[in-house]
Amino acid sequence: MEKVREVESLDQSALQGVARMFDVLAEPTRLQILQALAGGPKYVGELCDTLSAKQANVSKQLGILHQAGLVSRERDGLLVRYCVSEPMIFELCSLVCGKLRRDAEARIASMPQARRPRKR
Amino acid sequence: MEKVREVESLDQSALQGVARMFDVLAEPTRLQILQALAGGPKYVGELCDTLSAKQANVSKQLGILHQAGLVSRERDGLLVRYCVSEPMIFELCSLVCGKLRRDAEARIASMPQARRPRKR
DNA sequence: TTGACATATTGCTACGTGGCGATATAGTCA
DNA sequence: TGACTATATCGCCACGTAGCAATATGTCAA
Repeated sequence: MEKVREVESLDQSALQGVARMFDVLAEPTRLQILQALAGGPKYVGELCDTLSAKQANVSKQLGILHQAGLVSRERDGLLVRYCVSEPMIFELCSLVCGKLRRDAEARIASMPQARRPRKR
Repeated sequence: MEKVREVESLDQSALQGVARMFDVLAEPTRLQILQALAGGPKYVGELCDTLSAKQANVSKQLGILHQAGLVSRERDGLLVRYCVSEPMIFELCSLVCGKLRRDAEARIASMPQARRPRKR
């Protein structure tokens, strides 16, 4: 009930803010970056290596994550270290993963009578 | 720890699935629809009225939400009734709203010394 | 059947943005 | 100062999609 009320009461601009936040999380590259940062802070160059992505693009996506307040940056000489500043994102991903897992299991369970993979 | 591990272990295609789910939630119109459905099932026409949106667009967005497994549809004669089939989305929105609220409060708290709105 | 209605789909345009190469900026060292 | 390095930004192209008007589909009544 509580949450439902909250959702009901969101005005137009709040909705846009929420949509924007989801939009930031709706890019595989940005999710990859967050995933890489889940283990701890990393420099831009390390991220480029880990993701095998171009520096320009990694930097751009980091900028978007930073502007959204999801990561924080810290200069260290020539290098710039980024880290996740909003652990909430892991809860978000966890909820979504749970749903996708349930969907996948349901899809398997409704398969004809082909041999099904063992659970776990 | 638990969640971090989960995030770390997502492979490429799982990441795309997660990104797709966030993408579905990254549209103000679709969030409006979910918001309207939070109070209970509604017919397409009711949603058009509530959102003051064109029928074609509401129908399209409902199709996207349905394909993502977030809403379920049920025919009732000429009408089609939709309802939220994945309550998890309210948790997602709640988490995001919490973050946005904290950000907004932090922004206010760091304002020069202009008069600040009372808390609550 | 036919007509009337609610919803879904199609074809289209306009806009936002991910990724790229090239370049600018900032920091370090000599 | 100038050379060198790591990161950020710019201009661009290609692609996806929200919203629209028009049309198709499905359902009921007569």
